[in-house]
Amino acid sequence: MSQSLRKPEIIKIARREGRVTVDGLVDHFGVAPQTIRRDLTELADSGKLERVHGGAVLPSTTTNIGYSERRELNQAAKVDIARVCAAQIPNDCSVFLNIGTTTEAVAGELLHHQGLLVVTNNINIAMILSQNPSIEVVVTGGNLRRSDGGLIGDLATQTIRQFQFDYAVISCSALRENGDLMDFDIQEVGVSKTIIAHSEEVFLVADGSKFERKAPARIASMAQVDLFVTDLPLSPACASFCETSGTKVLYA
Amino acid sequence: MSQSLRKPEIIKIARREGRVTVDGLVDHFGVAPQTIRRDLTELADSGKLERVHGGAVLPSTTTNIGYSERRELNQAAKVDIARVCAAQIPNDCSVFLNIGTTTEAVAGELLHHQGLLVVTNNINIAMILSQNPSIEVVVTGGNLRRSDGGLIGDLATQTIRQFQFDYAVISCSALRENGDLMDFDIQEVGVSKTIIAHSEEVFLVADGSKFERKAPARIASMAQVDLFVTDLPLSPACASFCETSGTKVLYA
DNA sequence: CTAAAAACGAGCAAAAACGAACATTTTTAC
DNA sequence: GTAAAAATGTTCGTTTTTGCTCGTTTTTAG
Repeated sequence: MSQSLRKPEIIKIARREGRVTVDGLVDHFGVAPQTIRRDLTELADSGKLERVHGGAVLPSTTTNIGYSERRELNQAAKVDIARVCAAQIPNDCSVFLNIGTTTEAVAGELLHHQGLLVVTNNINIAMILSQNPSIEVVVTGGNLRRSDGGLIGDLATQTIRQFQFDYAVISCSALRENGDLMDFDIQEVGVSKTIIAHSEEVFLVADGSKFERKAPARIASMAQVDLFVTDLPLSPACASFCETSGTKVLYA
Repeated sequence: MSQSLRKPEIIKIARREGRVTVDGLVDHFGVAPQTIRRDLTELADSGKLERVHGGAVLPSTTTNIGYSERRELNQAAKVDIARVCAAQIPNDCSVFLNIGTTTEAVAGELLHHQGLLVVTNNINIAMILSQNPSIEVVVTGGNLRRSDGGLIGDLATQTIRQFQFDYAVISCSALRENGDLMDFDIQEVGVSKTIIAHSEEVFLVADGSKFERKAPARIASMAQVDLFVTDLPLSPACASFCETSGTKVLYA
């Protein structure tokens, strides 16, 4: 059997069994192990399978690999920030939580709150909060961004416009010295702007590393933020900007 | 973490049984306890499982016990139905998938399609489909129903009204002999009605057990369904109703 | 509470699997 | 038919995985 006939069958077997072994395929096709290895390597390169020692498996959980790695990044700091932020939010109020790993950490800390109405455009946050039956969870519509489970686009802003929140917890991709909140995705910027416009109190959560990063799209100015929770001390320039604009700063 | 052929299967067993033991896995795979321990330790490190003395359990965050049990119910039939249904949907079109375990199975089968725009009010479906980068996933807004990850209420219908779908795949809680589709939740009924009104072709997926159940709210009549995919033969009364109303019936 | 039993993790050597390079066979083009 | 190209098989040094020993920690029984 030639290669062109082997590969589809390998995939078929993998789909049925969930996995394939080099030995098993050697028996099945009657060819040398090296040949099977070549097949598997090529199938893995083209994304059809995932290579493992001894064989290959279906690429199942690989979806948000980049994301889950990023989530690990600075996780301790994020949880500390989240705890401080959650402590500023009372029971029995309405809260918006937007996209971001730090915001997700806030969701985790909010699990012990009671009587919240939480609206979110982050599918992971919806999953997290569904554990607490005393929290009503509303999900905005939107296009699903696979990289991080965010819902963005016009549908998201449409939904948000129908609410007025007591609190909004937002994050951003980068922070500039002059107090501008920046983001990578222009579609997300529209969502964030709408959130700010429809919230009484705006909380920004961002760890210190955000000051070292650059992003192209401007969401808002720190002046529109009521509370900024972070982990590392602000630069003098940024601290004085917050002072002037009346933005309260808390350190985790 | 280094991959292994065993790990996906360990997770599968853990999902099914709720827990795994070192001894049980040693028997299952025919390897040394030390090897299983290594696997479990690594799975625990990456958050897939939670290590306990003597084995491992599912992490507390991924419980949803009642739901996942119900999902197992009649699973084989659901997958068969899903496969037949998915085969009727071409590539490069727009599809709506609504709440339901059978509908979720359809989502799994649609993973191999290309160029779809899928809109759903089921958060689990959004998660499933995010694995295929060639499918654009749009989530409707709505109140999150924790029991099954469904998004319901006015926000959901609002979103749906903005689309016109090539195909809609819907399910229901119960089916009556006279061809009425019934549901438990009145809020979901509104969503389902809107879906039907905004779709060119309506596919109903429901296993035979739905005929034995009762539900209070009427969604629609079988006459509004273009294709009904099920597993068991219909009663003569129902079959003749489908005949008269022009509803095509396929058996898995 | 104490002691025995079971389970655990670290380190190490053996075994299995791996990939690269090259020889050989099969297919394809002319 | 031949020659080039592609696929396959073989060899061998390297990497990864696995099983074993042993001292430590956790659970269980009394």
